[in-house]
Amino acid sequence: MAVFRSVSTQYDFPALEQRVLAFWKEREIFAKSLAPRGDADRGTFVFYEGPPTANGLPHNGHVLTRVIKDLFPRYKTMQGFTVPRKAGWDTHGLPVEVEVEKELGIHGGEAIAEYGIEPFTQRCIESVFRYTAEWERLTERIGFWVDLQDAYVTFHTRYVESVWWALSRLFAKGLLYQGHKVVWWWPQGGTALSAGEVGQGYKTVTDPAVVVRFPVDGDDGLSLLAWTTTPWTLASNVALAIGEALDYVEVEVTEGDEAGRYLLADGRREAILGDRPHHVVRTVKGSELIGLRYRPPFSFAEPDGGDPFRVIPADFVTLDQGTGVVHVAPAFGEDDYRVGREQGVGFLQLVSPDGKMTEACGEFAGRFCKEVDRDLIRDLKRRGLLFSDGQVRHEYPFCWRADDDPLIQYARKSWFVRTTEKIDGVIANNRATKWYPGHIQEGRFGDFLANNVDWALSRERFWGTPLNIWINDETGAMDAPASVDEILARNPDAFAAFDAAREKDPSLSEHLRVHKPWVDHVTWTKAGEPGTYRRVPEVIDCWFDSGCMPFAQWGYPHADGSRERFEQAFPADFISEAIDQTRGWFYSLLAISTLVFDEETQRELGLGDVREYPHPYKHCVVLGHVCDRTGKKESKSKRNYTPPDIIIDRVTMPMKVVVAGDGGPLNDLAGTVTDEQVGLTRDDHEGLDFQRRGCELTIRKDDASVSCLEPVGAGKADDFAAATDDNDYRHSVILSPAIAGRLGLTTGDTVEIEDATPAPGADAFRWFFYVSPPWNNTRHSLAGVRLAQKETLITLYNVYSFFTIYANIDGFDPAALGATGIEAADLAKATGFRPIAERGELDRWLVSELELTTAAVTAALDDYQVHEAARALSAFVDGLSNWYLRRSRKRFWAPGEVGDDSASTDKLDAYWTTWECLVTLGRLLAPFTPFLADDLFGNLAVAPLGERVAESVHLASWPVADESRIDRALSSRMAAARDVVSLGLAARSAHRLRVRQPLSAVQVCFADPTMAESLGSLGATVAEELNVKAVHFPASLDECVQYEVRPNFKALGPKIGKRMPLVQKALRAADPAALKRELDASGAVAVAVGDGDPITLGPDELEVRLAAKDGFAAEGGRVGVIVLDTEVTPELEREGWGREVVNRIQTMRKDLDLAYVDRISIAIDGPTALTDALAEHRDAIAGETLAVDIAFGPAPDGAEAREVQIGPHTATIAVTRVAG
RNA sequence: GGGCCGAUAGCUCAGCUGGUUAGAGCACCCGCCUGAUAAGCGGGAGGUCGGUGGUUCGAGUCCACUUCGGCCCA
Repeated sequence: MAVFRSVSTQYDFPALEQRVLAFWKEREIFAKSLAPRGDADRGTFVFYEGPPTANGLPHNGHVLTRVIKDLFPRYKTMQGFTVPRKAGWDTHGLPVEVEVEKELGIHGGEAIAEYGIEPFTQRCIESVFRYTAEWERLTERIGFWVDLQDAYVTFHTRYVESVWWALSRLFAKGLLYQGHKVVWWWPQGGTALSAGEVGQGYKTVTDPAVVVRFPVDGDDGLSLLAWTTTPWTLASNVALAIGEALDYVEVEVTEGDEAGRYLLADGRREAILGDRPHHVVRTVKGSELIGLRYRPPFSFAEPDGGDPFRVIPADFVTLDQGTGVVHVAPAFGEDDYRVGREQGVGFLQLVSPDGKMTEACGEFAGRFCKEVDRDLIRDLKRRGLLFSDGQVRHEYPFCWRADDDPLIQYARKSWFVRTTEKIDGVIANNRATKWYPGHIQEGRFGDFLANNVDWALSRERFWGTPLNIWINDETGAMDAPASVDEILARNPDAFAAFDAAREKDPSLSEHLRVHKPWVDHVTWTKAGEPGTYRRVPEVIDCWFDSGCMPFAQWGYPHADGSRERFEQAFPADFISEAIDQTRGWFYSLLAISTLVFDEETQRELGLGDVREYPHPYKHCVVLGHVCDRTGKKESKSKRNYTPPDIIIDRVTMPMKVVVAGDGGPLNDLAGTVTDEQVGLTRDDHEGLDFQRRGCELTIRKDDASVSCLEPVGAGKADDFAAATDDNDYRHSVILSPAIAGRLGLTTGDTVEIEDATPAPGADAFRWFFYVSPPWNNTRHSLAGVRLAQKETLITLYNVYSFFTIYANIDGFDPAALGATGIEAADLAKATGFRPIAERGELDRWLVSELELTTAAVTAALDDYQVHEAARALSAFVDGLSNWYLRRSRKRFWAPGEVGDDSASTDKLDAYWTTWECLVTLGRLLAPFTPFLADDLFGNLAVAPLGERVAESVHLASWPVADESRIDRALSSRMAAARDVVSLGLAARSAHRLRVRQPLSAVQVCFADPTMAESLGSLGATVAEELNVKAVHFPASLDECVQYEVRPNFKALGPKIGKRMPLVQKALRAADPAALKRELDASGAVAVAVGDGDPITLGPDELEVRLAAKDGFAAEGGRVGVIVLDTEVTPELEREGWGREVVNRIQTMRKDLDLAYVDRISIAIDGPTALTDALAEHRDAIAGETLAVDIAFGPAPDGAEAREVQIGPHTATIAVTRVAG
């Protein structure tokens, strides 16, 4: 019975991953990993899950986020931390409402009110979890361990109450206030639109563009000129803005209707005055105009507050258009509002929310604002206030749903959080936070904080956390209860309306108690106070919801046990999201935490220890975007979107069918295909790699399918699309009539094609994201994932497979040999497990590399440098496979079996070393590739050792680097040996000396002379790799090596600075061979520098370089120079023939499909010069090829014979399998 | 218009606090090795490190300006 399950080299990673998923589920591994770890317990590592909106399907960017989020908790868990991972869902907000509006075919506040807020809200609740199943499937499939069962949900009562509590705290601190916010407003729908929606609705239209006179007070005949494309806002004008630094002129227009004196920017004079005859009266700086008073064009009403109708400075005035004097109507422009507030010019809003001019507007009252433009202009003209009348074509936003409805900028009453008052604290908090990459801190985020404006908190929407402010309808007093209980204390019947609704419809979600419209029925009175408290109508920005999650996820402070849980999980050690969250979640978390949890409050709340900055997160990894292979952001509308399933489960794609030769218009483009082929449009098919060599495809239609089809190129994708006027034909599949017939397909059908090669799988997808810095934008494609997989994961898998094959053959069983676990102490007493120091150099090297890798990976992960950790692992796997195992293969084939004690010490060393390294590597890889790691660990450690080890690698401990097993000198020696081998192979290549041809010797001359001695037994390795009989280290190779002695700039730079060029010059002038001799002999050289004192340079301050002189089979590199002895003696030549013959026989074995334990019998027929030579090496040949017998003579009957060329000789080799 | 990031070989990307021969993988070509490897090894070709100017003994790396992309915001 084999110890290890054999590992097939027919890779199917998705299948492996499904097995592991089933194992995790069955054994509840995730739940077990959350349990504190007894002795090894190192406390809690706090992770916050940023709640995704399950309002759309997850894409590749979410995969990146999830795999980064998963990595660190797994790592910390293995290190002995407890890492609770509570999932969460962001459920409120505009996207949800928009989705529901789309379903209902309605849009805007009024339409929603008409439909009914009650059913609308219920629809929102239903909509929120529409894609949850897909999200959960991806989350699980990609291996992101997070507690989905106990997720926090932002619309749940408990969560809402926590948010209320935070708002109530802010209210108590005076940090909530009501002001105005200018939004893009859709008057017909009675709704504000988000930036994204506005961006969708721009159209090019013609609008009036008028220049209006604003007569200056106290200077008859002088007017300021201002330009506007929205005449209807003139009625609400309160100020004129100028640029302080700009030049203005007073001009006199001498003729025509416009005769008079005007003030405008000098730079706009020509554009505005045109050819009107005029002269400049005077020139003034803008700053001199400040304070100038004027008469507004309309006086329907007095502005509220402030000191209106005067010239004020503003930073947004430019000379790009207009007059350089800007009409300011704070009610209808964001800049206007801001500058109006700053300058205290008052506020006037003569348009009501439905877009109609207000009652105050005389003859214009009740008409839609944009429709009164012409009449207003006529009125101005009549009153002599119109300077010029024109039109402009420009882009103007319209409602994206009702595209005849223009949007207007409109100031709405809005609630704000006074973040600016506490911004210093927020900035200090940010500075204490550790950001990855570092530039976010003072860059994108720091800049954002430095330009902070108060947080516009309220939304005039329906599906959100209701703002918990109740206002007394008589006194105006405000009250902000922090929970349902606090409301009930004010009025026990407060929720009567909801309770009644629920009685009528028991399916009504209990959580709607704290939502619109029911919460709007909640009122109370207070004893001794007139009036009734009624809630304000608004809901809040859903970013405030998610920013409350550090405490709201536990229902803090109301829920039972929430204080303890919050106490334990505040602040977070680690969070991670994509860069677009800078102004989103990263900000809302930081701002809310800073404002709510100031020191005084923390003390008041009785938090055990006061949490200093940073809170609520210490380390924040900011992820880049996942783009397509051309660097464009993936989006469905651009058709450059690859669903994650293509990577993790099945490489499949829907395509349009074109039947070859059906006489249709596409035939010329399609060409012809055989019944074994499919044609594909020449396109890269969203990064799918159907073009690669040996690719086989399957066509599927319902239950029928045709497999083993070879893809061939057809016409260009664009041509297909153009010929059919159908973009779907970009991805066309051309089928032969026979295949199309078999599947019942005709041109124009859509069919699934699938790659016969299994998809890369979740581990590969994860690994792909780990190997490059996650904060860079990543270009993602199937080919890219396959490449990353091949480089490391497949290499490792092959090592793993090799090991299990031979370990099973030899009966290597760690448990039977006495291992009691996987740590060094558990292995020390096992049979054949020798101390590392006693093993051969190759084993010591591998173990040393393993320890170095362990240290490197640990250090990199501690610093959140995922890619560095992944690269260290990649390098180790490469060394393990391509050096250690390649060099060790023969040790595994050596005679003797572990089970019957006949194995050699060396063979056992190879097994123990490989086994231990693989098991440790499995642990190191566990956070990265949790599936493969667990499969490997389960097979290599758990299968033999059973309960003596953790049942899953994710419950095992993280390896700790053992410094005593690190041998840095050996590492550098091995590196030097590998360099020497490279040079030797380069020399062979350059001189056409094939490696099969043995040579007598190689001379090696190191740049560092001490290396020659320390290379030690590695000389044998070099000899074997280079196929030479001897390696010599001559003290000097002057005849074929030239030296260069140069300064070690890094060491010398700080010491001599500006004198560097002098030293360089002096060294160049000297004889390098002499310098080297002096350096070797005395350990230092003195160089004369100009007229100053000579400078003495030690070996560390100089660098000796060697180069090969021409005319030798020599190669040089940093390590030194090697020279091959190229003479091929007759003996060497004959030995070479032997190796040639082995090569031919092995090829024949392969061609004959012989099993690799099959014995053979060989007959070689050729000239005696050859056969005599081969006879000398008969044993070597037989050993290598598993031949029981080598005969020289003609091939026996029935043998597979082949004519071959061996050196100058032609021979016939016959191979026969020997039965038994 | 403001802010941030990026630009390095045909492609995808490394390059730590400045150190003088700028690296890797893929693809390509040549050669080799091979009974773990949809492999491996060696070599070759391919780079004025987006441009200009500056700081420095020394710049892919620091500074300024600039061009082109990307993202965020207005």
